Amino acid sequence: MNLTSAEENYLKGIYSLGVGRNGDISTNELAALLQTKPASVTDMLKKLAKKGMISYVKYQGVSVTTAGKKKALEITRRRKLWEVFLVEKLRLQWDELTELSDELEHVSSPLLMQRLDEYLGYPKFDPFGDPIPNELGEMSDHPRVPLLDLSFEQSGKIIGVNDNSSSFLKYLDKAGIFIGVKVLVLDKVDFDGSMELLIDNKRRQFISKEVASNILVMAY
Amino acid sequence: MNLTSAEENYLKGIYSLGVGRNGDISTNELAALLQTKPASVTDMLKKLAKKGMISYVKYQGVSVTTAGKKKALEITRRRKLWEVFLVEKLRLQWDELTELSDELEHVSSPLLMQRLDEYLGYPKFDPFGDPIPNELGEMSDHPRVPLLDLSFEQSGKIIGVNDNSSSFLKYLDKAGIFIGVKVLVLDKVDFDGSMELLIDNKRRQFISKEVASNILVMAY
DNA sequence: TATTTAATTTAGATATACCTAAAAATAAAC
DNA sequence: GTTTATTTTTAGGTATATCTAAATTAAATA
Ligand SMILES: [Mn+2]
Ligand SMILES: [Mn+2]
Ligand SMILES: [Mn+2]
Ligand SMILES: [Mn+2]
Repeated sequence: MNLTSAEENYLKGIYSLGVGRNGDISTNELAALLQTKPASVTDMLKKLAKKGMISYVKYQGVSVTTAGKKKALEITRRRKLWEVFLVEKLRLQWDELTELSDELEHVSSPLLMQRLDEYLGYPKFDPFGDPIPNELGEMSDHPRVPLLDLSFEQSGKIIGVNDNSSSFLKYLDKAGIFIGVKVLVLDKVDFDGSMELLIDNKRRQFISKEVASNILVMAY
Repeated sequence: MNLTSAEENYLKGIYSLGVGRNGDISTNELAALLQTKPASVTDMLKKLAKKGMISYVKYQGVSVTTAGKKKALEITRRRKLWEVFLVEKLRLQWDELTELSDELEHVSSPLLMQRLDEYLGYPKFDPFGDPIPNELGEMSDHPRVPLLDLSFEQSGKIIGVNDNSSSFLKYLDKAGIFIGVKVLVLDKVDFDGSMELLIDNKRRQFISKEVASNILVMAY
């Protein structure tokens, strides 16, 4: 079953709101996520249900079907492969990705994606540290802890973020905090939870508790 | 002025039909090129005229304005840069490009295009040997002759094609005739205009007059 | 439980991008 | 220069994807 770009965006939203949750997704939740009106959501839910992508009972909320989950992972895979390309090859910054990958994720060509995957060296994680589904929708995962959880003199490698907001990503770019960078905890302030870091074995950087809780690291 | 993908496709069509021609483009011509109906073309011409992209007087045909030409070259630049990427980096074949570049040409981001251009090494020609407009719409050009015009024992480098049809491009792929390949004329048959070539200094290949007239080379 | 509030759906518009069929204008043929 | 044929436009319709306002259903509260 083939989907339009709009349908793909809704499906992706329904899937992502649903991961790690028991109940169904509400119309208002989706409207908020997709920056649209509840009435538009209702219209689209009917279409996606008719196409077998979601289970939808009116007034009762919505969840993806097996077919819908497969499709959502396919779209996610396309998006993330493009994101790796944009960062690794074209050197775009974190906060410049969203707008572009929102478009590129809909360019649907198995051959293109297979070649891009190969060209990128079969990456397992996107530039935000999230796993990239393979052709079958399977994902690797590795232990990620908030930077805040690192203790004094412990070090780790930055592998992702919890917050994809433009303001946060801009801050990180400016602070020189990127994927793959090594950090060592020079100081932890009990009073406010802030930290001082040694970045890349050379530069010192203070960060607040809030920032530290939104950066994910792989501890050494 | 921002254009939708559909508007961009029409504008590109109007521009490309117009290059190297005195008169205007007709509604039916455009409909044939874009595989759509004349009534749809008329609708779109009104929209593009209102946006200042074309000069359109009803029943009198259509041509691009200065703004329209600029825009058409911008779209063409995006398309061709993607085509270079698909061939040079992802190793796609000629006949696999059209469908993808038809979509990718509409992803409009100056930053993305600037970075892609840089990443590709500022290419001046697309995989078909046609010049790529720069940010200002200017194009290089180099002398291209049909392979048919090469004489006995003359050699040249393949730099493009005159025919972008899927059947022709598939034939070339199969025959191992690619951009950048060196050819030497081993024989020219007077009777039917066919040729025998030495490809890449190693392989012999017969081609018909029709094929030879649709391959463009830079003669040494 | 009855009433009020909030969430959701329906009804009915608008805009884009197509289409078919009919009308109008232009071009070609006689 | 009429008549005929072709081209082009208009009229009106469909499908997608939005919206606002009103109606309906479900949830919360008194
Ligand atoms: Mn999207
Ligand atoms: Mn296109
Ligand atoms: Mn409706
Ligand atoms: Mn109309």
